[in-house]
Amino acid sequence: MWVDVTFLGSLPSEYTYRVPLADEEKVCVGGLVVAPLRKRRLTGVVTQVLNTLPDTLKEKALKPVLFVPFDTPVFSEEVLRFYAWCAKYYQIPLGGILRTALPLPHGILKGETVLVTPEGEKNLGSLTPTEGPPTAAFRDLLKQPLELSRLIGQKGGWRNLLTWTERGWIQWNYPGFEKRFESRATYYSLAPEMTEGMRTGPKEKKILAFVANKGLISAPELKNRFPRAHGSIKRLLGKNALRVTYQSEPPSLPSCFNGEEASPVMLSHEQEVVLLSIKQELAAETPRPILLHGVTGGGKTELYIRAIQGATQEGKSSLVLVPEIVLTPQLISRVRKRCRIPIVVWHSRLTGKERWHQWLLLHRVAPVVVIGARSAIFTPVKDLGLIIIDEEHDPSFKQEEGLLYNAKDVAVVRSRHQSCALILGSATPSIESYHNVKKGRFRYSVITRRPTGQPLPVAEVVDLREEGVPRRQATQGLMLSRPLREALLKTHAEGQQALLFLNRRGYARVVTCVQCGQTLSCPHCNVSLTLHRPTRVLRCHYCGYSRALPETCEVCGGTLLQMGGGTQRLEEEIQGMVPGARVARLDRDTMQKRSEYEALLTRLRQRKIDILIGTQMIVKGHDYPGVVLMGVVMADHSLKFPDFRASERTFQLLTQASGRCGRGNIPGRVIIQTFSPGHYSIRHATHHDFIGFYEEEIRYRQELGYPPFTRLAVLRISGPDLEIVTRRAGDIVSEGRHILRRHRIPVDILGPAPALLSRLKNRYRWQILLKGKNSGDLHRVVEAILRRTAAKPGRGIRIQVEFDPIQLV
DNA sequence: AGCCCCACACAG
DNA sequence: TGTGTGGGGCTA
Repeated sequence: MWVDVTFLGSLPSEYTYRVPLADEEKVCVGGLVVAPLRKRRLTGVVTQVLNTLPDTLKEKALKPVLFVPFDTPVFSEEVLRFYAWCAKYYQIPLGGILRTALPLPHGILKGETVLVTPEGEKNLGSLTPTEGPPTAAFRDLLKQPLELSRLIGQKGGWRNLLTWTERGWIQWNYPGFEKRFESRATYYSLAPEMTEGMRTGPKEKKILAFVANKGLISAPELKNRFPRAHGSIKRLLGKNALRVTYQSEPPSLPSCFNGEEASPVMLSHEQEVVLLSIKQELAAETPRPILLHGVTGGGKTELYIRAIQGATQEGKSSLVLVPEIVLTPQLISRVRKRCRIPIVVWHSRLTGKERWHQWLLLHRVAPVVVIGARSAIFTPVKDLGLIIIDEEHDPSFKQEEGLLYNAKDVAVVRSRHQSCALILGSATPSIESYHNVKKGRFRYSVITRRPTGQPLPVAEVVDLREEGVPRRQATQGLMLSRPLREALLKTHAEGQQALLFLNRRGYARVVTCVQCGQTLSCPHCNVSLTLHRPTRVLRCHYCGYSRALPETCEVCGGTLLQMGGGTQRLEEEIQGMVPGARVARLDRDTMQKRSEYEALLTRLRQRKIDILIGTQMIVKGHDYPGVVLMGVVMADHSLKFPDFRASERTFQLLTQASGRCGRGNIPGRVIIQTFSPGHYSIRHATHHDFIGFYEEEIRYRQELGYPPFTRLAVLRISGPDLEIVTRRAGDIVSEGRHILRRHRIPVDILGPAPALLSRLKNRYRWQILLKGKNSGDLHRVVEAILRRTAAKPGRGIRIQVEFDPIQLV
């Protein structure tokens, strides 16, 4: 018997191993194995069990499986098929997905031992020198678990060990697995050997009396009663007065329903209608994805909860994705109040131990609701009834490094694979999703009014070309126009809270010399350095390089001008302008930890903050009931981004921003500062007019041949030598064009061109854009190109492919 | 001639 | 991702 194994990690392919007779009963598709690769031992997942060996493989070339931790699968075949689909589509290693889905604790293979079986005792003992172990070290194997590395290092040692494994003479042991999967608790009791006459100290006597009284006591409990008795307990164990027993525990459910079922909210008529369609899809054999287009404050979360309850009633699990990790706690607490179902939390900021705990819960308990960020889309949930993508338009569902996938698109695929309902919720749906509605692929549900009846604020647009902040002044001094300044002062005077949104962190984005025009830039990347205050440190936001701000220009000695104000500068300006106001800042620089974010929101709710400045983090998801003024300091930042999605992004940010205020009793006021007040994304955003925006945007997309009318893929070629990179990129393009001609594939190849970030971390970057009518064509071309060219990349060259890119950087 | 280091191929 | 290999360059 043989197995195909995919190792957890980024190895590119599957490997075939022979299964020793003794393990044949245990191996199964989706199960774990430990197998050798070169001289390493790695954990992998069985993707196939083979009863005949394919001709391409020679029996002699195969190594044996070393260890099979469990005889049950950790991944169902259904889930494995879904992973395999994703790996193929995105051209990413399956092992990478498996590792995200099964976060085995670091060092699971530690404590490895090799034992000699009785069979081995016989045979290894009687070996003649020619066929047997060549050195004395091998004979030690007969007696004890031994230092493997030494043995493996010896000539022929590794080969022998593998042979003996197959013959069943030795046995590999990895105690890590059992310990980790069996969550065991330590208990103490009196040992039968304990006698009255045993000599014990006073403290030890007390402990013994306590244990005797309890009969059986758990380790934490005993520790709780005798906090500093670690030494005494150890001594009692040594004297055989106490005995340790282990009992397997049911998994603890730390994030369960907490009992205080909040009174269910009355649904508005619109919500009732939406709920009905959700229920229809939950019951459907092959459900259709629902695009839930609901205004900010329209009560989407309430519908999510009803949907989760619906799935739970059917005994099915749910999977909820939010765009930011910081948004998980508030959703968890709402679900916890309303749903009698264990909650599994899943995102990249969990510690190894936490993630492992969540995985165990997932593995043992059903149904559950998984709440997490984008990587949660790969959690191996069985019996999945429902997936919810909250704020589906949000670009952070797209992973931009490592495994390049889009969790939203993956969700659509997963819902098809597992025939479950899918809700994509947003106040500002993505162009692609709404287009899918128009094409009949998605079902459309809409909430146009807030259940509270609170009207959406109409945004006021301040034209910065007229309103007193000339560009030069904006770079040197004021970032706020007169109307926004006045509104801010008025709000503060009335004791109300205000929010200011500025999508740029740091103090100044660019530092330029007035005299020679030199910009201070990163020595490793082709980007300008951002100035941070009060440390006066210049930092590269891409590679982390930092240096001190020089007094004058290092080239000509001229004066340095700090341009492109960020959140830090804005904070400074406001402190000078609204004396006495309590100002706080929310961006990646101030929010290093989860707890800091929570603390800040609490302070805001308690009205200990008057003015909150933030990057796009403040635009996402959260309700700020006390906020009556939202100022968008610079709407043009996202608009000027050289990307075909710039308008869409701007519309989303502005609409989301203006939805953030006026949820309390006082109607909100929204002020948007911009140099391009006539732009359609700004015009439509002021009225929350998604459909209007869509109609205009979709025309541009069609004219220019962008998604959703085409599919895109990017090939990125990078390397330390500009000339080689350039030449290679050129070669790939001609190779690609050749393939297109020969196979008559209707795909356009654009480029090569230097990437937007033409140098990053000392690597030059060029890119090639491929546009096709459908993803099948794109895949054919990309696979053909990679097959031919990736085989001979050249000095230090890396070729990366990204499907459905969001940002072309 | 010998040795070391780096880059690259590839593992079953 | 780590390990073995092979070639190039440098030293003895």
